[in-house]
Amino acid sequence: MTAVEINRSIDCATFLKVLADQTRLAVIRLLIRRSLTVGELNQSLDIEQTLLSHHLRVLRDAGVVEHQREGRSIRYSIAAAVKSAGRGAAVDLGCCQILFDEKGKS
Amino acid sequence: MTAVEINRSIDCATFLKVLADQTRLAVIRLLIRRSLTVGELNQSLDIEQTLLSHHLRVLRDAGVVEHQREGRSIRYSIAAAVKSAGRGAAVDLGCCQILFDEKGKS
DNA sequence: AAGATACATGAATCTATGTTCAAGTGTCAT
DNA sequence: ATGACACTTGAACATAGATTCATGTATCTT
Repeated sequence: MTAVEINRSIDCATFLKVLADQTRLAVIRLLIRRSLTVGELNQSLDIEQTLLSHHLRVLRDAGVVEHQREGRSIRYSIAAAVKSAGRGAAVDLGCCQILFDEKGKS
Repeated sequence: MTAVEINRSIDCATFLKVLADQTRLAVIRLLIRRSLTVGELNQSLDIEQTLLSHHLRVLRDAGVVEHQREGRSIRYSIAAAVKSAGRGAAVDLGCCQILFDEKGKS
């Protein structure tokens, strides 16, 4: 019911562009810890809801996150295909893996 | 004689933006294997030399690559600070590490 | 079924980034 | 010192991306 696979039609540079944004990086860092609804994300991020929504769309289109409706809310999580096998905070984009530092700064 | 340290003043998203470009990614992948002059890079990449130069500047400013003059040529290499401790093709940006797939595709 | 809640979408704007073109700088050979 | 070679720089332009605003859709409550 939600795109579950990495979008293989986009190249690595395009993939990195998806991550190369403060808001989207923050979203990913939050979701790596646990799945969250848009409202919860919104609280943590202090940006306009509509802007967050646009960013979530970018992440969705790339296949980096999954979403599922939960009552009125929509819950987002890191896409299974992207969850890194390795320990720690990481995502596997297919073209490359990105390991984030513990206790994400900036 | 050349910037040797990662530019710590830029955040992780900005750092990723530096990598999120086809040309710059290609440069990095080439340089991970061995240092190359601009001319050598240019041959491998099939883009206008002046454009390559602009991209190299972006990589330099971020501290991702180093350069040194060698006669008429200028030789570029992955910055020491960025060379990943881990085995394989990888760069360590400080905020995160990026492991590239073997035999880099796209 | 009407209103409130929780999000998504589309168009418009603004800003950042990639690309090109026209110089400019440093090095080597003569 | 002059010209060729190997690059860099700056300005102009074009495009892509982020942000805002106004509107639309799905779910729940009553």
